[in-house]
Amino acid sequence: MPADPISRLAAALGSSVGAEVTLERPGEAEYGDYATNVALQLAGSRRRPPRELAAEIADAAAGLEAVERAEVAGPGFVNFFLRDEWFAAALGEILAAGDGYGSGVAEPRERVQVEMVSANPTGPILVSHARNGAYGDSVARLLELAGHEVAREYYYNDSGLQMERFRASVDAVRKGEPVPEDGYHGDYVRDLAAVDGDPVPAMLESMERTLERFRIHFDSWALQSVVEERLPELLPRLDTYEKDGALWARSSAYGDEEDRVLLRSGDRSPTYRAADVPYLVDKLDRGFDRAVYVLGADHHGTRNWYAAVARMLGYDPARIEVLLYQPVHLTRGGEQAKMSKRRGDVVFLDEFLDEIGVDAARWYLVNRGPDQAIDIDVDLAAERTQKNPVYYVQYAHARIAGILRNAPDNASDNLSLSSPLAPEERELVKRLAELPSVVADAAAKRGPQVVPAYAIRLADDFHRFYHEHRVLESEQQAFRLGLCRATQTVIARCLDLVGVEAPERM
RNA sequence: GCGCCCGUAGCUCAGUGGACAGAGCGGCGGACUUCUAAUCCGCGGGCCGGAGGUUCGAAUCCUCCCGGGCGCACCA
Repeated sequence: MPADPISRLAAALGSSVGAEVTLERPGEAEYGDYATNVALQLAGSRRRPPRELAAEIADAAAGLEAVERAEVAGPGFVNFFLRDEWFAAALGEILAAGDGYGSGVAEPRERVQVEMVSANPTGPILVSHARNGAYGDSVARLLELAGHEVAREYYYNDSGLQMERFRASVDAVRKGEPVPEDGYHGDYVRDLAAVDGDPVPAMLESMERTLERFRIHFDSWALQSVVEERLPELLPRLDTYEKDGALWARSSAYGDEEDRVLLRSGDRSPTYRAADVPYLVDKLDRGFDRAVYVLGADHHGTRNWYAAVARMLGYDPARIEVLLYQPVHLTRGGEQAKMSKRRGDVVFLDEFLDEIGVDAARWYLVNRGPDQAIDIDVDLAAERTQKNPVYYVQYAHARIAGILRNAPDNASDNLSLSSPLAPEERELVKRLAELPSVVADAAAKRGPQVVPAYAIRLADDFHRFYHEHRVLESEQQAFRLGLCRATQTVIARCLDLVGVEAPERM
């Protein structure tokens, strides 16, 4: 038996029709509470006029307890009008589920590793890294809600050329020498130079602080130097060849666009790509069913490399998943933003957070689908006003908290109705009932952007309800209090999925 | 040249096979003695980049073209 009221209604209709019925919410009130186009879709294969099929579905639906009436409309839609009792029962179920409402029981339940951000410790976390983290972390939260076990990992290069340059830059400052042209410049290098010891751990600590501030917590940190230790033992298991003095992986034969160099000509040192091999093996050997890589779209050229490595080593490539996202551009009143005086056009996440706040930052960075480039007007995003959807949603939560604070302790929780439901109440219940399908869809398509979009619609429905109806000391106080509690829970859930706080007061 | 992403209202974007294409911002006008007015209500704006095709039906699927972004390292 499906867990939520809508899919149960759909299932009941489906069994009476002998086909899967999908319900949608029509845009117009005259088309009922829910509608289905199943008659149109079935008309072809069953060689029947769509309206005739629709009439049969409508007849069958009329026999269901929840359905007040069903109408055939247009070319063959069936519109369902539901009884108030269905709304009360649906709300009751949502309240009974409590904080667990929307959570799933994944089949099969997977152990998933989400590797994200993974910026090398040569400088502070940037806004571009923040999109990686905001997106990856929201996907991780969605997978957890769907019932999977998720671990977040940060991978970084602690050896190699870039790190040498970084250390050399800090050393140069300490000796009072000029920083090499190909080194790292900026105030943070001076700050690191002021303290003795290896600057890399200090840099990492600072980066972790920024990420924690951004509400991203990593379960583990993987070092390339450690990972690389297993490279010699794995190289013989790969499909490789020698060319121009270098060792190449024959990855093009395994679904990659091209072959990749593993050991450089000359000193035969491993490339960054080479370290991917032991790292991938490490991930899968640690018992993860699925390894998710979150990468900027500028890395899409290596998208198929990881799966190719898996194939080469005999692992199921379906266990490897690469998620790509488009870049972030900051503007200030339409102008290309140059927020950081220290490093030209790159923007430090900490400065960005100082300016617009963590809530707005997380919201804006997951508000768009990963395939969409993001333009953020920093001045606009910094405004704590109605222009900013994140506060609109938070305000709905805080408003509810206010009502619940004022509610009597002995308020009844009996949802039975004493008078017909108002349109705003019905709309709100239907919106709440959408949550399970919204989060399931978001998790399945790795598209957390549908969550804030849904949260806005929910806040919209709530604000309208609030404006039209009094909750406390109203004729239907119990039902309306229930509606408030359920709405608050669902808003809090949505905000949590995005990494935004749900305030009790604003 | 090849590959990936994008092109929808003045701006930022939803909508990826169905009923007249939606929202926010910006503009104008209304609503607080009442649980938070960071709210609500009303008024505009679009040959869905272009051309073909598939379908009963296309913003949505296919092909080509145009425009923008990003890749095509023994850098990460």
